[in-house]
Amino acid sequence: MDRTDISLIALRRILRATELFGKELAQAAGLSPVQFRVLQLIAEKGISTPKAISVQMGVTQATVTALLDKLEKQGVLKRERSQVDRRQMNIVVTDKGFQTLADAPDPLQQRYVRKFEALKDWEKAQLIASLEKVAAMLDAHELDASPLLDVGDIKRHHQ
Amino acid sequence: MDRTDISLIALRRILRATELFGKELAQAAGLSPVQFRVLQLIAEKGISTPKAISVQMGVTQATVTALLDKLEKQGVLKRERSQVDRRQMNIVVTDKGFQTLADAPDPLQQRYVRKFEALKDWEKAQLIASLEKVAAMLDAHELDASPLLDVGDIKRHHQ
DNA sequence: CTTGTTGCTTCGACACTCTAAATAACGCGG
DNA sequence: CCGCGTTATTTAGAGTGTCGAAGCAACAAG
Repeated sequence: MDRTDISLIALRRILRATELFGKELAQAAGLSPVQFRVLQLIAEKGISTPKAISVQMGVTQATVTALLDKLEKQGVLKRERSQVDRRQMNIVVTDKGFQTLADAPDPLQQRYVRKFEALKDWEKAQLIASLEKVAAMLDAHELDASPLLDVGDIKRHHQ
Repeated sequence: MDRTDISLIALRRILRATELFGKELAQAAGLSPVQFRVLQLIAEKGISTPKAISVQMGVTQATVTALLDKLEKQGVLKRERSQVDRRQMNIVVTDKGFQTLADAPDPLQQRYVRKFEALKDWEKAQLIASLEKVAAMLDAHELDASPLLDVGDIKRHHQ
């Protein structure tokens, strides 16, 4: 087996782990995996719009509308008509929404963060260089991704 | 922004790119993303069972049954009762199934493979080391993942 | 104002997912 | 061999996610 295959296997392990843990995490928060990701997205940005969410997630606006309906019904976010462009809706996370995120521990990310921070400086540097190289190899569009804040950060930022 | 965040952003870019491309790829094959992944999984293993698939994908067996029903109806795989344990069904990909996979180019993986193979030897080694380190940091279960075969490999293996 | 565009929602149709229950086969102790 | 607990799969019914097409409101350019 050549090294290309080996690297692909490692990549797949990463994808698989994140996907499986994502399901558990959402269950813990009492949301579906997709709903949870929407909530996370908005919390990270602080504020967002249906259009922006649909682009980031690669789904249609109709889908986003349906998801927002459910999340709003659960009281974790609310819609506010934009004042600068009244076609737009500003989506903001409610206190309950932030609480939901804060109460949902992310064992995967915590594991990762803990282990990452335990690395030596040169190991961290090398890992970052490699990850960014892979990201550049995969991601043709050079999209801007916000950091994955941990729930502590989200809460602090909100307060 | 500290280096932990930076590494998480890179990781997210990787996840995002693979997810979005996965949708395109499935569309090109005339299947839903989930159906395509099931077909890929079975093709890689050569043969599988509903139980094994459900574990690998992290869904219930009932879900797998529904997916297999649709894929079988489309003629890309077929079920055969196992002779050694007649409770089990062996799932095998048909010629049409292999053709479907072969006809669906994976631009993301091709991109990655091309770029990976263009790297210098020491860069490849470093990338593999980093990816495996990250995989180990995320993946608590040390699962065995098969290589992502490219469609050429699948065809060759099948013939 | 008229026209074209953009942001969002509504509607109807599928696809994915789960839980609970049913069926069938295995394997073990007696 | 019999019965019983376990395992593999399927069925049935309900909720969620997804899309395309159509509709509405607001912007923007002339």
